Amino acid sequence: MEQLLIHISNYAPLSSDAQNALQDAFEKKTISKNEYLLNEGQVCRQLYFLEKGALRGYYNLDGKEITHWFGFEKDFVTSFHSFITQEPAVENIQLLEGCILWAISKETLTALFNQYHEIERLVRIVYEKYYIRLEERFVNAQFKTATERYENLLQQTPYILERIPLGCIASYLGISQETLSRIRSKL
Amino acid sequence: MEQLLIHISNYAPLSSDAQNALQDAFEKKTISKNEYLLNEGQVCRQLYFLEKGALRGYYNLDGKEITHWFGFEKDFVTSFHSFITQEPAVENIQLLEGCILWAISKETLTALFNQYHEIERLVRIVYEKYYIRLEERFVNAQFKTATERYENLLQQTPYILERIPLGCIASYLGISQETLSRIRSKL
DNA sequence: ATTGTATTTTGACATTAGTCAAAAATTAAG
DNA sequence: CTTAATTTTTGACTAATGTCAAAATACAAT
Repeated sequence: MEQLLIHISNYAPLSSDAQNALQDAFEKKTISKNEYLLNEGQVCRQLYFLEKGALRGYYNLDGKEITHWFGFEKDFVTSFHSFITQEPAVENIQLLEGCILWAISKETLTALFNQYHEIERLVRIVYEKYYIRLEERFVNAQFKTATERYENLLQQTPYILERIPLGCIASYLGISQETLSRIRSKL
Repeated sequence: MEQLLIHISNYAPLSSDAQNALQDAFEKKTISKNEYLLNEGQVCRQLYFLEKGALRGYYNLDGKEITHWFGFEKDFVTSFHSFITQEPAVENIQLLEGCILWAISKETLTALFNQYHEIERLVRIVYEKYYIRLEERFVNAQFKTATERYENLLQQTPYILERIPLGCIASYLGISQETLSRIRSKL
């Protein structure tokens, strides 16, 4: 929990009142590898802070699993589309390692927004940051070659290569596993 | 301005106090075709609501202009990365048609956040919506073929084809103009 | 109408990345 | 250790898309 509060303070300062409210609102969950936080078709009712571990979001397309994002230490994770709209998710969230997570429900979060302007501000700022991140991934996906995307990964998030099976990384980069393997052998 | 207030009310209801504050904060701008709202290297200090017209965001890569987004009626537009971080923009924002815009500066917006929780809430909700939109574009970019992306465009935003030159649309879809031309001739 | 300009399409070819199948390497389990 | 299961790499071939140059078309201005 300390991890979470420290991390949050990088986004925006919070009064100790608001900190206490958050502390009461988040619930600790320890979940083991390969378990699911969410299955497609379910409504995602929780937002998670990932204290320790790794997980992925993926969806099924023609029998293949398309991994489109990973979560690691200090990430807020959820199926954003489903969490925001409260419609059924098209994606699955699966743990790739055993994880320590802190969960908060949408209702609880909404209640906190009403009570604490500063918590809603915090989330507004988190969205800003996450928007920028996604924008960067989008530009990479659309306008860079497979090799450039891999080199980016190497530079910016090399730990992904050490913790995640290649198959997942390939689809994360939007290429086939074979192509990824060939790119690696050439660098 | 009425347009803006009506549009905003689709996101979240606002007190008339907050509405008046917004009304005072936004400044009307009428700008003609081919003019720029922002040039790369500048810090983007304004957020705009686009009441009428069309524009694009693009950046330069190896001498080519890469259009990565369009703005149309009722869009909030800015260089999000630059506006949020107040670092120099890597992109340009250019009008593709004469536009009627409403502008608000980052400072004014921040001041409104402090005064009106409900305005910060509104913006939080706008970010949620824009995040989901971008996520969808990202998945399209990374995991769909050129033809699928074009068909998507046809279905979801056919007006783009009528208002924007093909060259811009091609890079928006992440393909060459020739490929786009060939896709069109086959459908 | 006529010319000049910009946009769009077409053709020929090169490059990138995908697919399927098999081999090699790595990891896990007994 | 040894075997089995899983993951990664390699090879041969195919499909998709890009590039460059030229032709066709549309658009604007006189």
